[in-house]
Amino acid sequence: MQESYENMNTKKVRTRIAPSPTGEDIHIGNLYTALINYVFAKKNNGEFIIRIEDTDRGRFQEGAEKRILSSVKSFGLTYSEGPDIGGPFKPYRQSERLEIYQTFAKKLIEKKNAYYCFCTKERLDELRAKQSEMKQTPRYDKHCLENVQNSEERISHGEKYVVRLNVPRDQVVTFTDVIRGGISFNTNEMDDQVLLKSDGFPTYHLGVVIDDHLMEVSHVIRAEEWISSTPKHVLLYQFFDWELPIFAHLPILRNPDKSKLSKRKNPVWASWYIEEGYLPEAVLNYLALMGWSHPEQKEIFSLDEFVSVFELKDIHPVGPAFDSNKLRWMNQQYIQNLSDGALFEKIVTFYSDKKLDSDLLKKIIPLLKTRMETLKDFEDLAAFIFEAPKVSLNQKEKEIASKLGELLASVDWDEEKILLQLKNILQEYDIRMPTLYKIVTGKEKGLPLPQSLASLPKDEVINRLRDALS
RNA sequence: GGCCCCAUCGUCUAGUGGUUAGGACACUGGAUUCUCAUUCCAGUAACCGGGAUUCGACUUCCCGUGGGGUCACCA
Repeated sequence: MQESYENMNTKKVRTRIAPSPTGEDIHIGNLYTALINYVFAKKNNGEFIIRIEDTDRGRFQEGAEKRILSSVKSFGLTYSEGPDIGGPFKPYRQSERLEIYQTFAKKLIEKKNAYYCFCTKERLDELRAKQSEMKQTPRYDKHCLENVQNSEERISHGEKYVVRLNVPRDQVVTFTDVIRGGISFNTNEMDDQVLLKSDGFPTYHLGVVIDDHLMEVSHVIRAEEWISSTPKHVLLYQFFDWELPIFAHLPILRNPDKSKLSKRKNPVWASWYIEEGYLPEAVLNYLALMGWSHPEQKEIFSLDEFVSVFELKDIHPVGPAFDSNKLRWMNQQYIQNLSDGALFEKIVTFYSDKKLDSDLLKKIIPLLKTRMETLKDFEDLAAFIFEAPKVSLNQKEKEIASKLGELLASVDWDEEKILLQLKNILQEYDIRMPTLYKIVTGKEKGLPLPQSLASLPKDEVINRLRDALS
């Protein structure tokens, strides 16, 4: 949309994701943001970095950072700077940068672009309640800006305070979003946002602006939910007299009911998809198709190909619904396109806690390939190969099993011969395949029977049929 | 509710003034077939409404309507 704007910038492209360690893992929506940031950086020979925004001690989750970083890595989105690997602008963890924010906050105060506020929670609540009652948007009333003269003194006496942004009145703040074009807000709509909390930690707004500037982030690519706070950030850039980064606000992934993707209505943790047997490449490919389409309308393409054809401005502003159906299809396509060896490896890794007979597994890989939507489908499909299934048979079925055992016992052990005997049984007892299937495997459908049986030792099959009779 | 963003099949989307509105998932039917799959073929299905501009609007503009986001010492 704003190509000239995009190209005007000749600085090195640097993108970032700035997750907060407040959940179990990285949210799938953030993984989407990460993907776009990664791809855009790669496309422009730039750097993709990770900064951890752990400024909320209340919601802080021990171990979350580690899981986030490991998830990003397991999806193949490699970053060149981050809290675990360092980099030229370290530290990459905001809790380790507190002095920086405090220093800059002080500068803001000196220039009267920010001010100390000593208001209690009670007064704030009261103010908000009053404003809501009068159908006004709750906003801080600049009470401390206008009435407090002795801030330094009060602070030196140990009084708790916050630092607030001094939003000027009657101004229009405008910025350009690569995906949406020009967006403007009237400052009268904006609140004197808290910049520095009473615990000395910055809020998101202060931290993100300072760090993006200091870390030379060229493109701020984040989710749409940030649009309404961007004018505050723009104001901060102006107050600091810093050059604005280029903004791009990505659509928010939605639940099927169109609300913001939430864990109540959809699995949201990236690692859940791995645990359920989705391939990272498939998930990324699916995510790539959210709000964007391949110029040749391709559905299946690699991360590298995505990088080569991606344009940020081609992203659509519409919030797409997450379609787990299509994701399953996508995953199935990826599994089917795997080489036998690769699928073997994936299954072995996925079931590393189980000991699978490698030779047996290798034999049935081709049978599995077209039948698996996720790696987890393996259990349902192949359980009977590795372990004798529990089958309970009625009289007629026992008769059939007995006959089948008899026929198979006298046959050369290959799938053609086995198939022949199976067909004999079908005809003789006038039953259909699912019935026979159930007698042998305990289920009515699954891997092709002749090939499956042929993959097992003959004795094993005969024994199983005999055991089923008892 | 204020402000901001958005609007093509159920879903993901192609489309940039003139198209039989295309593809993918899902769904339905058929072919192949030793169950189930895979594969192949076919089908159902969409431009939110109203104005304006224009010879002509899915496409441009405005107004509605609808959806989403945001209004914290959370990010």
